[in-house]
Amino acid sequence: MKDNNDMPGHLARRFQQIAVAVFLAEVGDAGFDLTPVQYAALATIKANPGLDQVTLAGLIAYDRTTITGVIDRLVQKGLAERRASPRDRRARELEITDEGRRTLRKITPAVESAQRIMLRGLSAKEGEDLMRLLHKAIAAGNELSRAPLREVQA
Amino acid sequence: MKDNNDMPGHLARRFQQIAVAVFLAEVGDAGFDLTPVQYAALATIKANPGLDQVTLAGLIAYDRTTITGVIDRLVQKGLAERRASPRDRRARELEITDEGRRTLRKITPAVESAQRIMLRGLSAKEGEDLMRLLHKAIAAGNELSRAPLREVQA
DNA sequence: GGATATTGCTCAGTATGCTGACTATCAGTA
DNA sequence: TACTGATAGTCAGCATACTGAGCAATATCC
Repeated sequence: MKDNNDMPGHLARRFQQIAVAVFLAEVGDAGFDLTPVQYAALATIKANPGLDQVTLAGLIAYDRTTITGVIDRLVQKGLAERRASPRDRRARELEITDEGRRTLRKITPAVESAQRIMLRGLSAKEGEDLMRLLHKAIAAGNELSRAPLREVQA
Repeated sequence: MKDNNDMPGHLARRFQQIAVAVFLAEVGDAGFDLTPVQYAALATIKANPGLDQVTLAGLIAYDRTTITGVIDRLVQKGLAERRASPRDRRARELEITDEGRRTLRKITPAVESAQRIMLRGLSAKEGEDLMRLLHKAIAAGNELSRAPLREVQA
């Protein structure tokens, strides 16, 4: 029987597990309390001011039921705001706060450090290869999860 | 600012997300209700009869607090048994049941199919490269998560 | 215009994963 | 043997992720 450790699914889980641990450790050492998921959401809100929750979910491939709680926590920490959209009363527009902007700016070195650490076993070229292969596999499997990546349409 | 989609941590999350979705879809289509985590635990119990929970957790890099619930569910489904160890009254010995063995056997094609599907965007060589690079990165980061991989000592 | 379908969001429930704390037990040592 | 430390397991609490259901609002079609 094939070993678990030779299955891509198991390796995916392990790598993600390490990536999250490294992120939390680096960001925690820098004095911040932000998860990888919250960071990605906050950075995407900053880059796309006023976007609604479904669009945000699509941009970072989160499930729409997951994003609700993530935003709850960003709002509770004072990093983002959620307000009713004037154009569509079902939707909520998201904005980053000044506090959120400050946090993003100060947290960036720790985030970048975390990305380096999770690839520390690989040479620069190997790191690039890994990223490229992951990209390719993810692109081919994008529609297979409930929360696929969705580009913003023009 | 660097895009989320260029960060290894984000790619790790995406790949894992797709891997789980593919696994559940394939296994579900085959008529079984087993998660990737439960599958790995069950296969490892089968390969190491009588092992205790901490050893099991080490072999598949699960946290010891996570394994409790996973085993609960395997036991509840009748696929595994948990009994007190005669040698160490703190420990629980784990055994696969006949039903568990049958399930593992019948589920194998779906599991293997899932592994193929999650790499479907890659050539055979690219798939091997991805596995090798993940292995290498994981080995270097093994100690960075709370639940590192632990080999069984002789 | 009105029925129908779709969309944005939320909620309840389940399954990982983690932190931190706790109990029971075992191992080593003074 | 009593003390100390380590270990096996569980539990409470929190944060992703998902399924499926539901509500309110918008879009579409006849």
